[in-house]
Amino acid sequence: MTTATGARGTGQATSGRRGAAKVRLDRESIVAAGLELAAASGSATLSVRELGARLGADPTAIYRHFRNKEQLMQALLDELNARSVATVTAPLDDWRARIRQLAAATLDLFADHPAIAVESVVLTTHGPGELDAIELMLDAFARAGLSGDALVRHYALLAGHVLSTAAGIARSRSERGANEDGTSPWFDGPILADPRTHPRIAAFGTQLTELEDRELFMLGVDAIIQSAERAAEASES
Amino acid sequence: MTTATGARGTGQATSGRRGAAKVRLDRESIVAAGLELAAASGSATLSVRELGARLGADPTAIYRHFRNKEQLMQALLDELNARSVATVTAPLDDWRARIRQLAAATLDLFADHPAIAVESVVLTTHGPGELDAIELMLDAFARAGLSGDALVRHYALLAGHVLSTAAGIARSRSERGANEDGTSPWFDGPILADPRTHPRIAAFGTQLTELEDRELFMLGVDAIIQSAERAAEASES
DNA sequence: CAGTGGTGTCAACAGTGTTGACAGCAATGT
DNA sequence: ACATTGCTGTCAACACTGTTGACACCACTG
Repeated sequence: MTTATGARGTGQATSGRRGAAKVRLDRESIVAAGLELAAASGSATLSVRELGARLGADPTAIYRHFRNKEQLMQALLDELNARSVATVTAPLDDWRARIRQLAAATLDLFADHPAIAVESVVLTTHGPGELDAIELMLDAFARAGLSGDALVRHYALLAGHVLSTAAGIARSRSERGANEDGTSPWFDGPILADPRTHPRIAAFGTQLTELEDRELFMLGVDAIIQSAERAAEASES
Repeated sequence: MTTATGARGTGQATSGRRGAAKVRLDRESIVAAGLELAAASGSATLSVRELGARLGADPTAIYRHFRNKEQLMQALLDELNARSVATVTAPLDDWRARIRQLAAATLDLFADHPAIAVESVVLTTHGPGELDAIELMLDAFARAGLSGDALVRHYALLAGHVLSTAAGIARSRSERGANEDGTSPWFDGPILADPRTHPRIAAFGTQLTELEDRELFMLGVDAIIQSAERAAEASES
């Protein structure tokens, strides 16, 4: 196993004069490497040592640029948020399309970077990417005709659903793997239950296993959009 | 630190003849101890060594009764599901109340056992508790007048929301702590943004910080209930 | 040219889940 | 009643995790 030493005798790229060739790091390059690593190895966890090896530097050097692993994960997650916002192309007026685009992009990016997505359940990044995402959603619901409590509540509902559901899908796909066509089931195994005690499960069991996670995810988004529409109608009158 | 040794010289309860006093374990007692431990120390993680110490036995003895830690967590989570279902008292006809009771009980139990709740995002327990919970939800939506695809989809939406949102609340409360009255904010800090670039955040920032997690959780449940009502009306005509 | 702050390296610590060898107890078969 | 078999707790150890403190080097400042 040549696991940890790795960088030692390489002299890799940066003109190693007498063997060591210390690579120079900064937050940007670390974040970039973290995103690549999370995308490359579909693992649901990302270790500091792995990241150090990919950077060609000692793992602990990362702690010169991030206080914690948690802060590092925040930066990675915020970059994912920023990229999600960047994919939204629909005009400001079409608030429904903007919300759907943002949600879909978040799911795709999370599914491609499961190790980062997992952190999103609890983490608030406090970075610029998150701010842009919040602004986008608030603006969308404002253009939908909402205001005050109804607006912030619909935003919170949407944000919660998108982040936690996308994170869950990313995690379960990285452990169970997805189908070759990119789809993946929402339930993992067949559900076996005695029809005497669980008649409903017996009746609907097969339909449950046919549910597809992405479809269900977007269905939830649409449900929130429809709720916003109704709230807007109610406040208009 | 008398951390790991612990059980060594105790002679604790079971009439330790000459010092060792091997405690006899089974799945039931391990699950019971796991639930107590998760409730006692509000930590978001539960280690095998901690659990072994609480049982007064060697940590690795647990592996005689559960193949993995994952299987152990499944059993713990399934017990939580069973207890949630057991708290539902509303009559079968009042499907709305039954759904709300189940959701509220799940949130409370998850918040009290954060180390177990965290696992629920991905885990499907395949235990009797989970089956009962699924049966309850399917039955509720059937009595709401739904059938076929609409029924299973509303079930999936509800289950996803309840599990992932309750898990997220449990985790964030265990890290940031809740208020003394049991409530806790949905957003953690104040949101600072430049009004030029993020006008909506500047306008609604304070309202966002006033959102309460439990209220928002139940609001999501109600949104799904309302969606079910509308779907039922549409299919009736 | 001296000095100072920042940065990478290395060894080490305290944890984590998990496994294999060993020992003892309980129930089995005859 | 005895021998055997299998289950179960114990112990040491492995591979892995995040993180810290001492050290050395390098680039910049005065």
